[in-house]
Amino acid sequence: MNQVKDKRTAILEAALKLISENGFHGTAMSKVAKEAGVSAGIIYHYFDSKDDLIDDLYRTVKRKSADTVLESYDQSRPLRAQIRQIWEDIFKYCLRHPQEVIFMEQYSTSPYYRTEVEADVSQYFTPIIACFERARQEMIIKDLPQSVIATLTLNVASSLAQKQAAGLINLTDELVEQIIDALWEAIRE
Amino acid sequence: MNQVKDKRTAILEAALKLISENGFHGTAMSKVAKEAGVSAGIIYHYFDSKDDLIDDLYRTVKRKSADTVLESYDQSRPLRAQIRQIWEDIFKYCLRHPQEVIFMEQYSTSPYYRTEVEADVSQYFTPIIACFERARQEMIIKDLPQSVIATLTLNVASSLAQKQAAGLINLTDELVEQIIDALWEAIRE
DNA sequence: TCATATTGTACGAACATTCAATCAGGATAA
DNA sequence: TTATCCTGATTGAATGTTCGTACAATATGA
Repeated sequence: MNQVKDKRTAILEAALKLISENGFHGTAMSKVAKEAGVSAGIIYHYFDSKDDLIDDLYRTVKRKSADTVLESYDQSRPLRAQIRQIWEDIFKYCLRHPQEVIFMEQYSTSPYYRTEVEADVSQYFTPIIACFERARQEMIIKDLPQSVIATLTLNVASSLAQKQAAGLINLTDELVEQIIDALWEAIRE
Repeated sequence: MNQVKDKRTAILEAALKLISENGFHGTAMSKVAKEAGVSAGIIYHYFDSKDDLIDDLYRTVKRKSADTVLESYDQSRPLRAQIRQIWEDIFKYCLRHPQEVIFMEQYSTSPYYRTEVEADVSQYFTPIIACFERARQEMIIKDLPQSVIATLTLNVASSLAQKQAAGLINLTDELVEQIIDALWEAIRE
């Protein structure tokens, strides 16, 4: 029960750490087991295969990130404020969770990526998408495809977070504000 | 002489194709050899190791992309026009070279990535960086760090190109124009 | 006592790399 | 021209290692 959940979680956390540091190729199942403090065989009790583990990890990370970002989402505020809040939360999340960001980026540019899985996880972000859709209909923002808007939010944030993690940039709160201002200028009607 | 260059090039091209399709992990040296129409051993005549081959490929791809983008770069035009031209060329390059884009993205989010290599290849883009720097000094664009500007150009373009390659979006010339307009609004002072 | 959790070893496949052997073709000498 | 030699190019099989996964054996706890 609890131990079960804990061991499974430990495996996922170990995989996240190692993959974000060493990539898929550099992360052997035996190393995941060692990092998680379990035996090699037990992983196959909880997951069908390495692929299955990685898929599960992707779904888990995506869900958690969506939950975190949606935590402070308040639909009653003006749309412009909602959008800025979402961006702020996404930036904050990405900067605080470099491992997750690096892993998601690796996953989505790797052959593990399957549109089927992506279709599932993108549902976690439905409220966010709906928010931008409303803004679009009310002509507060430009009439651009959803995926372009998404690129200007998720991809920009995660790219910058990666650069931050690599020490190529110092993203202060003030700079993040400036970037959000700039992005807003990009999409406002 | 020519045959040497050709075989080396064939190996690099085969590696690019296979890695962009199957990732680093899914690309065995023997498969690269087969795809290139050479024997397995010969790769080690031209490259020290798989890592060396991949590093070389990254440098080569980056250089070619920089050359292509800089081809139509005209320093005599107004800065605003220069920037828009650069963006247009980057988008055009990314859309026409999905394999290269996918590979570069994979590389820079993988453990192969080394700041040392990146420092080298970023020099290919010196004229572009200088252009944005001039625009910044003349207060035509906002006073944002170079890496933020770069994210809004290179990363946005390559993210969108990847989505296009995955069939998640249809980037028409018109839409690209709209996106460039939006990006300009983001960075203009 | 039974089902589930867990271990650690073992197997077979895949892989990067090595290397002895062969080849190609240009230079040299007769 | 022809024969010989030499050097770098090329081959493909062999090697040692790593890795994903399976499994028989054992522990746990209800």
